Amino acid sequence: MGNRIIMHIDVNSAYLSWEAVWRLQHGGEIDLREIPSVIGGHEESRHGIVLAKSIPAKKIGIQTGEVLWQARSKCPDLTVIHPNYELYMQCSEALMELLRRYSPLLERYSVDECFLDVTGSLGKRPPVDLALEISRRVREELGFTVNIGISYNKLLAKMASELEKPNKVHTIFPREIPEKLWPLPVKELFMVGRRTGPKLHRLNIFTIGQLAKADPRFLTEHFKSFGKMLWRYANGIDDSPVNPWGTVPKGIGNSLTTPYDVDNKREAFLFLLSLTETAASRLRRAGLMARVVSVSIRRKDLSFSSHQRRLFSPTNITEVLFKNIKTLFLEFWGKEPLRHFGVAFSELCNDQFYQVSVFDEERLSRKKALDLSIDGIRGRYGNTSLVRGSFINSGIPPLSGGIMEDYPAMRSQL
DNA sequence: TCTGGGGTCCTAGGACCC
DNA sequence: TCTGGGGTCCTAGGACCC
Repeated sequence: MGNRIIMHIDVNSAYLSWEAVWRLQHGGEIDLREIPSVIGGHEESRHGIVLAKSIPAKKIGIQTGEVLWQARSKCPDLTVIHPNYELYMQCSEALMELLRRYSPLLERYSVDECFLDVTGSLGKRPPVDLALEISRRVREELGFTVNIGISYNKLLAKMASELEKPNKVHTIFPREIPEKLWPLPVKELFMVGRRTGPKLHRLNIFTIGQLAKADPRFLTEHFKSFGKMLWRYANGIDDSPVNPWGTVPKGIGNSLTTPYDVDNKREAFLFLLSLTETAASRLRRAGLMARVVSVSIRRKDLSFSSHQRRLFSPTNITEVLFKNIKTLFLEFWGKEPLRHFGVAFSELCNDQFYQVSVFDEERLSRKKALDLSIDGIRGRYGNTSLVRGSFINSGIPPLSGGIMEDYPAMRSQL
């Protein structure tokens, strides 16, 4: 029995690098990576946040998730590029394809991150050697740089890939934990986010090392099972395997920030319908049905609420799902202005094995057939080829959300 | 004039049953 | 004719990830 060798590969400033490479390849003179620049959404439709930033922009203090006008106030001549998700999907695909040549044990963690178990493909080569070769090939063949972290498990590999950016290869093997992992601020640890960091500080825990040496019972008292997990991560303990097969999604949803505040039922229903249409067709494409339907809203004041219900029987029929969405929405909306809508379907089950009750089988099968042919027409002739009458002249898109296409589920746990 | 959009997992508290 | 108690199911909310 030996240790496995796991790599975590992470594209540096992914959206921004991909955009930079594309522009250089299409006759652009400027490398976005070398100037203060960001990828940011459209401000006129209230999508104006920083999605990715160049290193010069980072040095000025611009942060991912920040609103664009704030970013501009830090840097008046900031270059802002709108996202091109189709391009990013293609770049991501190309990267994964290249990496799979080194090992079939590749787990896609997000659009720009993956884990690679190279235990079987290493031979006598030192892992760092192989990582440097992978890194060089990505740079030469695809034009962007990656960070690679190496260790015996996913958690340490991921922590190693964050040590120094960009275009670096680092290891955190168990013997290196005290030297490389423990001095880091505790907020750098995977799963320590903006709420947990300050909570740990109040308990006098400021570094990952202090967390590692804390009494796990003390952490359990304060954080329940989450505390135990934090303690394990701080000690570099993680035995989750690299999973190349992907997982069945637990829920499918779409959400949207509206270009303007919505305060009437008619428009609210149209936005909810357009979200339901996309989410429901993703459900059907995945061969799934949902037993739980949920609606969420964000108000003008940014407060957030959600409302959900278990259905009598699972379904993926747009009409049935939407009827429930409407009911749920009216049950908890108090007519206040809204800036964001979400629909989500969960407790999914396979549609092959589910038999509807004899009672409404015929009525439902007609609706099912209708959905199927609508999906077919939209698939062949484009999403705009078939539009519900209620959307015409409404100014509201008949389908919304699902911009990144269906994607292997991203998990917070490794 | 505020902060996108896609997920996962955990927990508290109420309803309900025995 | 009252306030015991355990288990399960359900929902809302909150934490985290990218």
